[in-house]
Amino acid sequence: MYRIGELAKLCEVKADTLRFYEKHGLLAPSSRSDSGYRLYSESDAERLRFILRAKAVGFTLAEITELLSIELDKSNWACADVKGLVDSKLAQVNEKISELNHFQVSLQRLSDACCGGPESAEHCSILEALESNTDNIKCENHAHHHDKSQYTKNCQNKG
Amino acid sequence: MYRIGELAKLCEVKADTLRFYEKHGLLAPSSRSDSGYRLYSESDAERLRFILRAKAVGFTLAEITELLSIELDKSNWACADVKGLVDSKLAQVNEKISELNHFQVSLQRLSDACCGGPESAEHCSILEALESNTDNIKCENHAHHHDKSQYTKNCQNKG
DNA sequence: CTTGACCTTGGATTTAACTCCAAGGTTTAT
DNA sequence: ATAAACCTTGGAGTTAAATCCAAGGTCAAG
Repeated sequence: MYRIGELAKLCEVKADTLRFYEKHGLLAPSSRSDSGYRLYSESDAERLRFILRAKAVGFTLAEITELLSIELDKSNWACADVKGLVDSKLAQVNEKISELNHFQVSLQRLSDACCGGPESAEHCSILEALESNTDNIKCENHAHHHDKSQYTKNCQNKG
Repeated sequence: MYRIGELAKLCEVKADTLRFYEKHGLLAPSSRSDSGYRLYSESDAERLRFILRAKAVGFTLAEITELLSIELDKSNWACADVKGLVDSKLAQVNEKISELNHFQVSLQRLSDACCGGPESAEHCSILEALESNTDNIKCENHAHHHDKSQYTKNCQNKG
């Protein structure tokens, strides 16, 4: 049997996290010592590892709660149910990735348009893009600068 | 001049959001009516659009606050400063994408290993993977099932 | 017998960006 | 003049997953 700090160290989480999981019904110690200390069995530890593996593939604690309830009553669930949870998570993840890819492309375009040099930001392409429109970015042309080529090598503009 | 509801509708945000932005120093109306109504100028509207564009490329409100302070004092900032913000955001976004790609791959592997059929989850590959280890997933072999091929077509296992 | 490490509980705080609410004042249209 | 639609303020609630705190009990070592 592990005390809370032992299990925490073993699984690289904080004791507070284990208490949090208990409060939220994910993992309760199977017993208590005479003085009230939580005592976790090896099977409690397995359950914790299940939780952590599910977290590691992106499930929220609410979703893990569902998975755990299936896990404890497997015979009354079908593969379709389990796969459904995974596929639904997969869809969420793909959607989030897609949003972030959108950000990524936009930010990269902004970054590429800016010389990133010591010039005043008065004509900064990034600020100008945010002032008017994120699409259709114009590259900088620091006319007062003596070495124009130095800081504009990233820009994809034509003309 | 726009009243709060007008500007909100114009920019497709809620009036509450505008009050929230004001409370957090992002956007204050340039005046008030005699009765205390907020009155936003065209330039306030432009500032709001700046905020919304920055949000659309992934910046947080805290980061947008920084961008706005640069925007209002451009000549005392360099392109390098602005590009620095963008590149730092880019790095964060890339990191998050990378984490989500990790989730994506793991979930896809789990999904592929599971037949997703009406069979009992007692031998579900997904649950088994979460019980032991996310890597090295074993596909299902529902020995009691009469049509083995029907639900195992997704599995990549060898042997 | 006391120090230090560990444990208990309940509850508060954190982060981000809103969103909602109540109680009341203003404007506009009929 | 009255109802509908709009506005004001201050403050509370939401979500997720912890994380931290205070006040106090327990246990092993020296």
